[in-house]
Amino acid sequence: MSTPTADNFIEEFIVTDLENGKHDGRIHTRFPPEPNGYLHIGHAKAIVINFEIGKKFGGKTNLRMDDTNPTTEETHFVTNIENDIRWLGYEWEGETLYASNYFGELYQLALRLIDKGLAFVDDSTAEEIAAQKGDIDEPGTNSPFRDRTPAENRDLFERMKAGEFPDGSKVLRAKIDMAHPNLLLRDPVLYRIKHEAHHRTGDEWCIYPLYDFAHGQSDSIEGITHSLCSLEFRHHRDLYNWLIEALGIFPSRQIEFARMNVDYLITSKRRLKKLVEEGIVAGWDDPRMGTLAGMRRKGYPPAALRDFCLRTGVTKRDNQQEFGLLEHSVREVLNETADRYMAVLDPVKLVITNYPAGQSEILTAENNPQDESRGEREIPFSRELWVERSDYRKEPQNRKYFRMAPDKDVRLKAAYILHIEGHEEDADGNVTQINATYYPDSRSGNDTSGIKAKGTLHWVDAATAIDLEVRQYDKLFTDPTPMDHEDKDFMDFINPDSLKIITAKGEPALAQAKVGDTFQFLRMGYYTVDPDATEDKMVFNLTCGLKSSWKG
RNA sequence: AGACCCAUGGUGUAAUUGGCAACACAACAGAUUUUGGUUCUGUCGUUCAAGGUUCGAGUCCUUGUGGGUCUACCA
Repeated sequence: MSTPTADNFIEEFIVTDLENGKHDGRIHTRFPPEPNGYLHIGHAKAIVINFEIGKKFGGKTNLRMDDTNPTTEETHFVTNIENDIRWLGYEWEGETLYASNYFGELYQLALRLIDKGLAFVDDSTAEEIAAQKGDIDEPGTNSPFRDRTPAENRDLFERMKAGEFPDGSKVLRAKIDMAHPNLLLRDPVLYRIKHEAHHRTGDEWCIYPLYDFAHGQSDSIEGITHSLCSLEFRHHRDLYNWLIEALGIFPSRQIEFARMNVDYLITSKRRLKKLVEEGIVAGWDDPRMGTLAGMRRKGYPPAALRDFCLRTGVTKRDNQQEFGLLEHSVREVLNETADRYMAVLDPVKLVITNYPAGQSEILTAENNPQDESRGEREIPFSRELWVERSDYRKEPQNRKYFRMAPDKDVRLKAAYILHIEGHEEDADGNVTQINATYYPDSRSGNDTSGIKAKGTLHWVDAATAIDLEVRQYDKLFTDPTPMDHEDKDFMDFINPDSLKIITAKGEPALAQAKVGDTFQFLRMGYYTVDPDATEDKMVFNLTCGLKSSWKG
């Protein structure tokens, strides 16, 4: 089998490694979230990169919870993360792994470092350590505890583990170089004391490794060949490699790529949390949120998200993806998969004056013009219908206008051609009813009328229509990059009209829809059944509108 | 300001590693269409700057400029 061709700079590294026979041609990646929050679109990118590379090069991909901070981590986040990844369409190698699985091994590695004289126990306070760090253009100063002997350090560290010291009283630090240009290498803290229960190890430990003494070591323990992370970890790589060298452990290779930013979506956990806590959104799974749970609830198909992440590429450049590309991916999938139904979002009554009262008939309509195998469905039709208010104009219009107006001919989808006569209105000039006549010989499928109607409109039979609660979601912010304003807070850009709840009229077959089903409401957009739907009340969320080339 | 990273159309990503700057999205125009959807066709427009190396530079070198990251007992 020949090596696949590289599609980006990370894959180029991998291809080179493969060609050189590194790690016997083994490729192993991992997705390492901290279980302290919900996954969002940025995580989706990292998931796609890691899993797709694993797949493409015949490798494996682990799921590892980076759970080294007991203060912030909870088990229910783990379950959530697992669900989101599976929903996105990926299955990891074996069991879910945890950095906390390795606390014992990590402790032994720390001892090894101490014995080699490369780590020391420091009694300095956090403030003192910060002061010792120096500055970007000023070298740091050595800790007064830096020269303790390995024996003394080992004793102290063992007693830290035994719980002899209170939180904050001591830390374990690597002994590197307090004048190093990379601040991370100025004797970084490796272990801290936290008398706190961990979501998995309980009270077994009172010392916990920091990221830099857990992540890379976990990579090594798992035999991860390529440890892919975002650009902000670039400076950590020097420490990552220093520790591999010092410890003599499996040399995983860290490669950094640029995070993906998407217009109108924020990925900052703190800010997402604020939106939830201040009631700006209904929860972490609100369809307006950039969380995977939110996008799922909004009706975005996982295939669309994967496609989006793939087509935005992998580079080291700061990037800002247009929201339109995300929606393009969503529409591309839904156009093929979503059945078409009719629903009238802003209904106004239309009466066919020459259609006999009390008469009705059953018409058939294709479910999906892109896919004949989706079959047809039946739609009731009678004298009184609901049509879209915005499809009617009170004054006669020119030929560039295809919809309803006095004296216009329009086609009702899957039904007849109508001749619009006029309307009735209330004292305020609001249209209360549209009157029309129909051409009995213009029925869809056997139209012998010879009449050409340019416009085809959606409609619902009034007698059999069901009410639908429709949640019309719009962008949460009025600015594509609400965080990028130095003089303003992102909260200043909250869109006050990001959700409008309306009652629409839908064709009766819609009553059978199940949570998560996504449809195209003909001419209006894609809509998905919300979990709030009940037997008595259907609830639909707007997934994404349709493109429109009409400038009306 | 020290160190590190980055710079190609409106957006994002390519360019056989020094050889005609391409693709997607967006926008615009037209054709098709029982969704003003889909599909099809066309148009639009780019190598941050200045030097240098070279027959030839988006690619290599130098110097600028612009943007990003780093000074948590978070990850």
